[in-house]
Amino acid sequence: MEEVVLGAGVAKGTFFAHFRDKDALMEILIGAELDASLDQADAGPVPVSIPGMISAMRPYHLCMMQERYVFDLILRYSGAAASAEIGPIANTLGRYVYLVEEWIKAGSYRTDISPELIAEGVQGFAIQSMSLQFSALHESTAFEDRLKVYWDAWMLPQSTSN
Amino acid sequence: MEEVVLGAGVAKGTFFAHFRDKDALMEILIGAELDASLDQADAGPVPVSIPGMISAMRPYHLCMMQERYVFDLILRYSGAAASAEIGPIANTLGRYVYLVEEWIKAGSYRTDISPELIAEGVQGFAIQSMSLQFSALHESTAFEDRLKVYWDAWMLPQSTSN
DNA sequence: ATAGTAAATTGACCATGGTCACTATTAAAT
DNA sequence: ATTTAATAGTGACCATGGTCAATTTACTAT
Repeated sequence: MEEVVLGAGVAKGTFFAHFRDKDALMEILIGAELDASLDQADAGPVPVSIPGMISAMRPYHLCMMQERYVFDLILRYSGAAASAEIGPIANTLGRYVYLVEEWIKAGSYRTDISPELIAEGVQGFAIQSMSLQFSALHESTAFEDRLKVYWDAWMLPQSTSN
Repeated sequence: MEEVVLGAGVAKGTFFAHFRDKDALMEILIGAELDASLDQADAGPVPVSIPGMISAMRPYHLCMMQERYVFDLILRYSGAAASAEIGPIANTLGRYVYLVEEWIKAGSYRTDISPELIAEGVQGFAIQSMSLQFSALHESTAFEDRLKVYWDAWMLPQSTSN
């Protein structure tokens, strides 16, 4: 904070008159980064497979995992603090679900549940995979490998062979 | 911390000689609470349905959701900090997965993926549902209702009717 | 018993996020 | 132009988690 305030050439109190706290600024900065990553994913062609989705979302996922602090902050701000106020991070996570939902609709995945529900689960598994990534216990399995296992099991029609 | 140290009748430095930081103590206390809830779930009969699982896990889930701080701390400590050191919270979450895995094996659920994978997803959806519970946006849907939707879609064989 | 060593304890001190009574600036009303 | 009101800015100060050199205590070997 001291560095920020010094760089801005204002007093500490001035900062806190503009932002509720340190994390409120971080939310804006990180939210902007995440949004840019989503723009990228949105600009490309609609992925037609699960590996395609994983690739398309790679920048977004990497952004979320860039640092433990970032990931924790995203989790903390994933829901809107107050009903009226949807912050940048809650917003970008909402966009994520919406984008995936569109991808689901465009492809052929399981049809017994709604694309929206699938999309919510997709995000849930992404976050779960990241969480395991940060755990020293599970570092043997790479993030995207784990993600594929989860997404396959969640999104595809169940193979009736076994 | 001041109150804790005062209550213990020791100096501040003594505390930090025994615990890495404030959260390290909280992890032990919360981990113990969670473990007790799991013992409860483990002691009862094996649930034979998804609503049964939800009931059996209710104390555990309520414990996790008792306070925002508790939930955040659990997420932060869900993975072991160091490879060698599995903390009480990482341990209890591991137990959760193992217990659910046993329940899965005892019941009739989807068979195309391993019970362990199912169990991991079950925990993931529980955490996702809690996360949404803390969000002001989604308070209309109750935690356990949402959990049932997720768990149904995740654990059951897909209905081929539609 | 005494010296020597390892372990435990202490509390003054530090780092840093956050507050608030006061001051300075700007805008509006007369 | 001058008073008044509202807005913005300031920095000394606070709260609290955490550190560490110095000290005390406990244990061991002689």
